[in-house]
Amino acid sequence: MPELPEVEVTRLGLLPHLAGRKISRFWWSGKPLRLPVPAEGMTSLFQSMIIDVKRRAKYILLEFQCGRILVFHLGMTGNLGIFAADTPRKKHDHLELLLDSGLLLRFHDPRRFGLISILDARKTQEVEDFFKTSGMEPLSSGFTASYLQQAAQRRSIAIKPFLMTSQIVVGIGNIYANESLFHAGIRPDRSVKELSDREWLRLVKAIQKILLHAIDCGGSTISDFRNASQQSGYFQMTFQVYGKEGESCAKCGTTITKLTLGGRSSFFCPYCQR
DNA sequence: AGAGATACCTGGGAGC
DNA sequence: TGCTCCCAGGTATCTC
Repeated sequence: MPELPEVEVTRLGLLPHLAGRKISRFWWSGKPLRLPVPAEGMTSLFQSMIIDVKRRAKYILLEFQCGRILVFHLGMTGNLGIFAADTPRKKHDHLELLLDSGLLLRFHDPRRFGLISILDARKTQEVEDFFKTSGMEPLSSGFTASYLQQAAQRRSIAIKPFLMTSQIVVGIGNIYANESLFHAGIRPDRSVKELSDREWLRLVKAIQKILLHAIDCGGSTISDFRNASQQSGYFQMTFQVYGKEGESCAKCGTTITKLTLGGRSSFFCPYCQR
């Protein structure tokens, strides 16, 4: 389930294989993803060099010298990986790009919640529109307690679905929202109205610490996440609450409780989180 | 305008 | 064994 750390781990794995490369051929499964796959636009990328691989929110951006940007979103089950040219295709492979290094970049996504799009950096409005619903990067300097407090003004939403609102802050999905709230000692169902200055500060620090640690761990592999080299992450070994309903809290021994917020499973320790 | 529900999609596990 | 049901969740879009 790729959240910011998994997307960043994928980006870091792709960068050395893609920077300076060109695409010479592509293949598409013919199946639509969340948006139509721009199959015709793909040939327009041939002959242009990939100059950088960036990330914005949970999107991976392949920037080409010609100004075009090939955008990938992994959805829930998406994977972008580098493979030898003779690696057989698997079920649910949807896009394959042959690089001039002889390697393949493959997009694999069983649930097809992912997205592939082509933007043109020279059309700034187009790029702006694409990201207009993407809020603050949680690892940027603008992500502060006061930013969150400002965004929470006149809202009555619970803190956990608030953290998962991508117009406010990007990259935090269900796993990292649960884990961050545990580390900050805040119950997921607390209203944003009641959080103190100190709690907002703790939360920002917890989110940043957890995201960075998860990137160091190569992300979390719950069922299917693999990095660009198809290796699992291991941050899931350090989960304190996510998926641990009925188990004892590692800190205090209290039974971890589950409740549903905004239609999503939420896990917390009733003693450590107030 | 904010908040909650719904739709999209498939695989895996539970229950019968 | 094999069927049905439910759940997982990122994001856009809806309804209240």
